[in-house]
Amino acid sequence: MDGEWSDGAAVSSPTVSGGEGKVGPVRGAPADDCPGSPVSPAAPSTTAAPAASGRRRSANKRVVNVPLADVSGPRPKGVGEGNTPTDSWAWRKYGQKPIKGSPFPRAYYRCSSNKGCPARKQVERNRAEPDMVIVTYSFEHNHSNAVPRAQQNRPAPKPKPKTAPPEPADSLSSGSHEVAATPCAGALATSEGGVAAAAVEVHDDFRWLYDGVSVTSSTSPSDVDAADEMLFGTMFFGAAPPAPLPDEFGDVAGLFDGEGGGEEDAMFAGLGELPECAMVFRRHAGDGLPMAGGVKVEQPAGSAAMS
DNA sequence: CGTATTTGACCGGCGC
DNA sequence: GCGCCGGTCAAATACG
Repeated sequence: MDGEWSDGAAVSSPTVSGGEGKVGPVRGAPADDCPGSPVSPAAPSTTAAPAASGRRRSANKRVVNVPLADVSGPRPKGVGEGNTPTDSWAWRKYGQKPIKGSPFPRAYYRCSSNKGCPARKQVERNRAEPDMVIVTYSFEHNHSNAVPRAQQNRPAPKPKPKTAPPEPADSLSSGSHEVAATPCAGALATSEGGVAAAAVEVHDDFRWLYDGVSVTSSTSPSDVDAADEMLFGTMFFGAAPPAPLPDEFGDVAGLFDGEGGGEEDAMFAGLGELPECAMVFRRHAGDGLPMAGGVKVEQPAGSAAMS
Protein backbone atom coordinates (compact mmCIF):
# COMPACT_ATOMS: atom_id res chain seq x y z
CA MET A 1 0.00 0.00 0.00
CA ASP A 2 2.80 2.23 0.40
CA GLY A 3 2.72 2.77 -3.23
CA GLU A 4 -0.74 4.00 -3.06
CA TRP A 5 -0.36 6.94 -0.93
CA SER A 6 3.19 7.35 -1.63
CA ASP A 7 2.14 8.55 -4.93
CA GLY A 8 -0.07 11.08 -3.44
CA ALA A 9 2.29 11.95 -0.73
CA ALA A 10 5.15 12.30 -3.03
CA VAL A 11 3.22 14.55 -5.24
CA SER A 12 1.82 16.87 -2.72
CA SER A 13 4.35 16.60 -0.02
CA PRO A 14 8.01 16.85 -0.51
CA THR A 15 8.36 13.54 0.98
CA VAL A 16 8.72 13.07 4.60
CA SER A 17 11.45 14.60 6.51
CA GLY A 18 11.14 11.69 8.77
CA GLY A 19 14.27 9.94 8.24
CA GLU A 20 13.95 7.17 5.88
CA GLY A 21 16.62 7.93 3.46
CA LYS A 22 16.13 4.93 1.37
CA VAL A 23 12.48 4.79 1.08
CA GLY A 24 12.18 8.01 -0.64
CA PRO A 25 9.34 7.63 -3.00
CA VAL A 26 7.52 4.83 -1.52
CA ARG A 27 7.42 4.48 2.17
CA GLY A 28 7.38 8.15 2.35
CA ALA A 29 4.47 7.95 4.58
CA PRO A 30 1.11 9.43 4.40
CA ALA A 31 2.20 12.91 4.83
CA ASP A 32 0.03 13.61 1.99
CA ASP A 33 -3.29 14.91 1.71
CA CYS A 34 -4.44 18.26 2.20
CA PRO A 35 -2.82 19.54 5.21
CA GLY A 36 -5.54 21.51 6.68
CA SER A 37 -7.66 22.23 3.75
CA PRO A 38 -10.41 19.83 3.38
CA VAL A 39 -10.59 20.21 -0.26
CA SER A 40 -7.09 21.15 -0.55
CA PRO A 41 -6.76 22.39 -4.03
CA ALA A 42 -3.42 20.90 -3.87
CA ALA A 43 -5.09 17.61 -3.67
CA PRO A 44 -2.36 15.37 -4.86
CA SER A 45 -3.27 13.19 -7.66
CA THR A 46 -3.28 10.12 -5.71
CA THR A 47 -4.66 8.51 -8.68
CA ALA A 48 -1.23 8.00 -9.92
CA ALA A 49 -0.73 4.45 -10.72
CA PRO A 50 0.75 2.51 -7.91
CA ALA A 51 4.43 2.81 -8.16
CA ALA A 52 4.91 -0.78 -7.53
CA SER A 53 2.51 -2.60 -9.68
CA GLY A 54 1.23 -4.90 -7.11
CA ARG A 55 3.38 -4.71 -4.10
CA ARG A 56 1.96 -7.10 -1.69
CA ARG A 57 -1.71 -7.50 -1.63
CA SER A 58 -2.35 -4.06 -2.71
CA ALA A 59 -5.48 -4.76 -4.55
CA ASN A 60 -7.91 -1.92 -4.78
CA LYS A 61 -7.40 0.70 -2.21
CA ARG A 62 -9.07 3.89 -1.31
CA VAL A 63 -7.55 6.44 0.91
CA VAL A 64 -9.79 8.61 2.95
CA ASN A 65 -8.61 11.57 4.84
CA VAL A 66 -10.67 12.25 7.86
CA PRO A 67 -10.42 15.19 10.16
CA LEU A 68 -10.24 14.14 13.73
CA ALA A 69 -11.07 17.48 15.10
CA ASP A 70 -14.56 17.26 13.80
CA VAL A 71 -15.29 14.20 15.70
CA SER A 72 -14.36 14.40 19.25
CA GLY A 73 -16.39 11.96 21.14
CA PRO A 74 -16.09 8.95 23.29
CA ARG A 75 -14.48 6.12 21.55
CA PRO A 76 -16.89 3.40 20.80
CA LYS A 77 -14.63 0.72 21.89
CA GLY A 78 -11.93 -1.17 20.36
CA VAL A 79 -10.77 2.07 19.12
CA GLY A 80 -7.36 1.66 20.33
CA GLU A 81 -4.96 3.49 18.23
CA GLY A 82 -6.34 3.86 14.88
CA ASN A 83 -9.65 5.02 16.05
CA THR A 84 -11.67 2.50 14.39
CA PRO A 85 -13.96 4.37 12.25
CA THR A 86 -16.98 2.43 13.08
CA ASP A 87 -18.94 2.41 9.95
CA SER A 88 -21.80 0.20 9.21
CA TRP A 89 -19.47 -2.69 9.21
CA ALA A 90 -17.87 -4.32 12.11
CA TRP A 91 -14.15 -4.05 12.01
CA ARG A 92 -11.87 -6.14 14.02
CA LYS A 93 -8.42 -4.95 14.70
CA TYR A 94 -5.93 -7.60 13.78
CA GLY A 95 -2.74 -5.73 13.98
CA GLN A 96 -0.92 -2.56 14.54
CA LYS A 97 2.48 -1.42 13.50
CA PRO A 98 4.54 1.65 13.77
CA ILE A 99 5.25 3.13 10.42
CA LYS A 100 8.62 4.32 9.56
CA GLY A 101 7.79 7.66 8.18
CA SER A 102 5.08 8.38 10.64
CA PRO A 103 5.26 8.96 14.36
CA PHE A 104 1.90 7.33 14.63
CA PRO A 105 1.28 3.65 14.38
CA ARG A 106 -0.94 2.18 11.77
CA ALA A 107 -3.81 -0.02 12.77
CA TYR A 108 -5.09 -2.85 10.63
CA TYR A 109 -8.70 -3.81 10.67
CA ARG A 110 -10.62 -6.57 9.05
CA CYS A 111 -14.29 -6.82 8.48
CA SER A 112 -15.70 -8.96 11.21
CA SER A 113 -19.22 -8.70 9.97
CA ASN A 114 -18.68 -11.57 7.72
CA LYS A 115 -16.23 -14.27 8.25
CA GLY A 116 -15.23 -14.47 4.66
CA CYS A 117 -15.31 -10.79 4.00
CA PRO A 118 -11.99 -9.71 2.52
CA ALA A 119 -12.62 -6.08 3.33
CA ARG A 120 -9.76 -4.52 5.17
CA LYS A 121 -9.06 -1.18 6.55
CA GLN A 122 -5.95 0.63 7.66
CA VAL A 123 -6.10 3.56 9.95
CA GLU A 124 -3.30 5.85 10.70
CA ARG A 125 -2.86 9.41 11.69
CA ASN A 126 -1.71 11.82 9.13
CA ARG A 127 1.70 12.75 10.20
CA ALA A 128 1.43 15.99 8.36
CA GLU A 129 -1.88 16.72 9.89
CA PRO A 130 -2.26 15.27 13.32
CA ASP A 131 -5.85 16.27 13.17
CA MET A 132 -6.40 14.14 10.20
CA VAL A 133 -6.66 10.43 10.02
CA ILE A 134 -5.90 8.47 6.95
CA VAL A 135 -8.10 5.53 6.42
CA THR A 136 -7.21 3.16 3.68
CA TYR A 137 -9.76 0.68 2.53
CA SER A 138 -8.82 -2.43 0.72
CA PHE A 139 -11.02 -4.89 -0.96
CA GLU A 140 -14.72 -4.77 -0.93
CA HIS A 141 -17.23 -6.31 1.35
CA ASN A 142 -18.78 -9.40 -0.04
CA HIS A 143 -21.80 -9.09 2.10
CA SER A 144 -24.33 -6.57 3.17
CA ASN A 145 -23.51 -4.50 6.14
CA ALA A 146 -26.76 -5.50 7.63
CA VAL A 147 -25.04 -7.90 9.86
CA PRO A 148 -25.56 -8.40 13.52
CA ARG A 149 -21.90 -8.07 13.98
CA ALA A 150 -21.99 -4.56 12.84
CA GLN A 151 -24.27 -3.70 15.65
CA GLN A 152 -21.96 -5.15 18.12
CA ASN A 153 -19.38 -2.85 16.94
CA ARG A 154 -20.97 0.35 17.80
CA PRO A 155 -23.11 -0.11 20.86
CA ALA A 156 -20.12 0.06 23.03
CA PRO A 157 -21.50 2.12 25.86
CA LYS A 158 -18.22 2.73 27.40
CA PRO A 159 -14.75 2.58 26.11
CA LYS A 160 -12.95 -0.43 27.08
CA PRO A 161 -9.99 0.49 29.17
CA LYS A 162 -8.31 -2.55 27.97
CA THR A 163 -5.00 -3.50 29.21
CA ALA A 164 -3.39 -0.41 28.03
CA PRO A 165 -4.89 2.49 29.83
CA PRO A 166 -4.73 5.43 27.57
CA GLU A 167 -3.10 5.28 24.31
CA PRO A 168 0.51 6.08 24.08
CA ALA A 169 1.49 9.34 22.64
CA ASP A 170 1.76 7.77 19.31
CA SER A 171 -1.69 6.49 19.38
CA LEU A 172 -3.92 7.86 16.75
CA SER A 173 -6.64 8.73 19.07
CA SER A 174 -5.12 11.53 20.88
CA GLY A 175 -7.53 11.81 23.63
CA SER A 176 -10.52 13.42 22.17
CA HIS A 177 -10.06 12.77 18.56
CA GLU A 178 -12.24 10.33 16.94
CA VAL A 179 -12.00 8.92 13.55
CA ALA A 180 -14.65 8.21 11.13
CA ALA A 181 -15.47 8.06 7.55
CA THR A 182 -15.78 4.46 7.30
CA PRO A 183 -19.05 4.27 5.62
CA CYS A 184 -17.05 5.17 2.72
CA ALA A 185 -15.60 1.80 2.96
CA GLY A 186 -18.83 0.38 2.01
CA ALA A 187 -19.19 2.79 -0.76
CA LEU A 188 -15.72 2.21 -1.83
CA ALA A 189 -16.08 -1.43 -1.75
CA THR A 190 -19.22 -1.29 -3.64
CA SER A 191 -17.76 0.85 -6.26
CA GLU A 192 -14.92 -1.47 -6.61
CA GLY A 193 -16.23 -4.59 -7.53
CA GLY A 194 -19.38 -4.76 -7.21
CA VAL A 195 -20.87 -5.72 -4.10
CA ALA A 196 -23.87 -3.71 -4.87
CA ALA A 197 -25.84 -5.90 -2.63
CA ALA A 198 -24.17 -4.35 0.31
CA ALA A 199 -25.09 -0.95 -0.85
CA VAL A 200 -28.65 -1.85 -1.16
CA GLU A 201 -28.92 -2.73 2.41
CA VAL A 202 -26.45 -0.24 3.50
CA HIS A 203 -28.27 2.73 2.30
CA ASP A 204 -30.44 2.62 5.30
CA ASP A 205 -27.53 2.89 7.57
CA PHE A 206 -26.09 5.65 5.57
CA ARG A 207 -29.14 7.73 5.53
CA TRP A 208 -27.32 10.27 7.48
CA LEU A 209 -24.74 10.23 4.89
CA TYR A 210 -27.05 11.61 2.38
CA ASP A 211 -27.03 14.90 4.05
CA GLY A 212 -23.81 15.65 2.42
CA VAL A 213 -20.51 14.34 1.53
CA SER A 214 -17.28 15.60 0.31
CA VAL A 215 -15.25 13.12 -1.41
CA THR A 216 -12.05 14.16 -2.88
CA SER A 217 -10.52 11.99 -5.35
CA SER A 218 -7.07 13.19 -5.63
CA THR A 219 -7.34 13.49 -9.28
CA SER A 220 -9.16 15.92 -11.32
CA PRO A 221 -12.55 17.37 -10.78
CA SER A 222 -13.96 15.17 -13.37
CA ASP A 223 -12.45 12.18 -11.87
CA VAL A 224 -13.63 13.18 -8.52
CA ASP A 225 -17.09 13.56 -9.74
CA ALA A 226 -16.96 10.28 -11.46
CA ALA A 227 -15.53 8.70 -8.44
CA ASP A 228 -18.23 10.14 -6.31
CA GLU A 229 -20.82 8.81 -8.53
CA MET A 230 -19.26 5.48 -8.62
CA LEU A 231 -18.70 5.36 -4.98
CA PHE A 232 -21.82 6.78 -3.65
CA GLY A 233 -24.02 7.35 -6.55
CA THR A 234 -23.97 3.81 -7.52
CA MET A 235 -24.83 2.51 -4.21
CA PHE A 236 -26.88 5.14 -2.61
CA PHE A 237 -28.47 6.86 -5.46
CA GLY A 238 -28.37 4.04 -7.78
CA ALA A 239 -29.69 1.71 -5.23
CA ALA A 240 -32.67 3.89 -4.83
CA PRO A 241 -32.77 4.90 -1.25
CA PRO A 242 -35.73 3.98 0.78
CA ALA A 243 -36.52 7.51 1.61
CA PRO A 244 -36.67 10.54 -0.62
CA LEU A 245 -34.14 12.36 1.44
CA PRO A 246 -35.81 15.34 2.88
CA ASP A 247 -34.30 18.75 2.87
CA GLU A 248 -32.94 18.20 6.26
CA PHE A 249 -30.27 16.19 4.65
CA GLY A 250 -28.94 19.34 3.24
CA ASP A 251 -27.89 20.31 6.66
CA VAL A 252 -25.84 18.04 8.73
CA ALA A 253 -26.62 19.89 11.84
CA GLY A 254 -30.26 19.31 11.36
CA LEU A 255 -29.63 15.75 10.80
CA PHE A 256 -27.66 15.02 13.83
CA ASP A 257 -29.30 17.53 15.96
CA GLY A 258 -32.77 16.53 15.26
CA GLU A 259 -31.88 12.95 15.01
CA GLY A 260 -33.13 11.47 11.87
CA GLY A 261 -33.03 7.78 12.17
CA GLY A 262 -33.49 7.08 15.78
CA GLU A 263 -31.24 4.49 17.12
CA GLU A 264 -28.92 4.83 14.26
CA ASP A 265 -28.38 8.42 14.96
CA ALA A 266 -27.87 7.71 18.54
CA MET A 267 -25.35 5.13 17.72
CA PHE A 268 -23.45 7.28 15.38
CA ALA A 269 -23.76 10.25 17.60
CA GLY A 270 -22.17 8.28 20.30
CA LEU A 271 -19.48 7.26 18.02
CA GLY A 272 -18.95 10.72 16.92
CA GLU A 273 -17.83 9.69 13.58
CA LEU A 274 -20.76 10.48 11.51
CA PRO A 275 -19.63 13.92 10.80
CA GLU A 276 -16.85 12.61 8.80
CA CYS A 277 -18.84 10.46 6.59
CA ALA A 278 -21.50 12.98 6.33
CA MET A 279 -19.03 15.40 5.06
CA VAL A 280 -17.77 12.95 2.66
CA PHE A 281 -21.07 12.61 1.09
CA ARG A 282 -21.88 16.20 1.35
CA ARG A 283 -20.09 16.95 -1.76
CA HIS A 284 -22.37 14.68 -3.55
CA ALA A 285 -25.45 16.26 -2.26
CA GLY A 286 -24.36 19.70 -3.16
CA ASP A 287 -22.15 19.32 -6.04
CA GLY A 288 -20.91 22.80 -5.58
CA LEU A 289 -20.62 22.70 -1.90
CA PRO A 290 -17.30 23.65 -0.52
CA MET A 291 -16.94 20.46 1.30
CA ALA A 292 -16.83 21.77 4.74
CA GLY A 293 -15.56 18.48 5.86
CA GLY A 294 -12.07 17.46 5.25
CA VAL A 295 -12.64 14.02 4.12
CA LYS A 296 -10.82 13.01 1.11
CA VAL A 297 -11.09 9.88 -0.76
CA GLU A 298 -8.15 9.17 -2.81
CA GLN A 299 -8.20 6.60 -5.43
CA PRO A 300 -4.99 5.09 -6.48
CA ALA A 301 -5.94 4.53 -9.99
CA GLY A 302 -6.94 1.62 -11.87
CA SER A 303 -9.82 1.39 -9.58
CA ALA A 304 -13.23 2.79 -9.60
CA ALA A 305 -11.76 6.18 -10.24
CA MET A 306 -11.80 5.55 -13.87
CA SER A 307 -14.46 4.59 -16.20
C1' DC B 1 -18.68 -18.39 27.42
C1' DG B 2 -17.83 -15.66 23.59
C1' DT B 3 -15.87 -11.88 21.32
C1' DA B 4 -12.64 -8.24 20.68
C1' DT B 5 -8.31 -6.12 21.47
C1' DT B 6 -3.38 -6.15 22.13
C1' DT B 7 1.42 -7.66 21.35
C1' DG B 8 4.98 -10.27 19.18
C1' DA B 9 6.86 -12.92 15.61
C1' DC B 10 7.13 -14.41 10.90
C1' DC B 11 6.78 -13.95 5.88
C1' DG B 12 6.91 -11.57 1.61
C1' DG B 13 8.20 -7.87 -1.34
C1' DC B 14 10.96 -3.93 -2.73
C1' DG B 15 14.86 -1.03 -2.81
C1' DC B 16 19.65 -0.37 -2.67
C1' DG C 1 22.44 -10.57 -2.15
C1' DC C 2 21.27 -8.06 2.00
C1' DG C 3 18.56 -5.09 4.61
C1' DC C 4 14.39 -2.72 5.74
C1' DC C 5 9.47 -2.14 6.03
C1' DG C 6 4.88 -3.39 5.67
C1' DG C 7 1.37 -6.65 6.39
C1' DT C 8 -0.67 -10.71 8.33
C1' DC C 9 -1.22 -14.57 11.52
C1' DA C 10 -1.37 -16.48 16.00
C1' DA C 11 -1.60 -16.57 21.04
C1' DA C 12 -2.84 -14.39 25.30
C1' DT C 13 -5.57 -11.30 28.05
C1' DA C 14 -9.57 -8.56 29.27
C1' DC C 15 -14.32 -7.25 29.12
C1' DG C 16 -19.19 -7.78 28.22
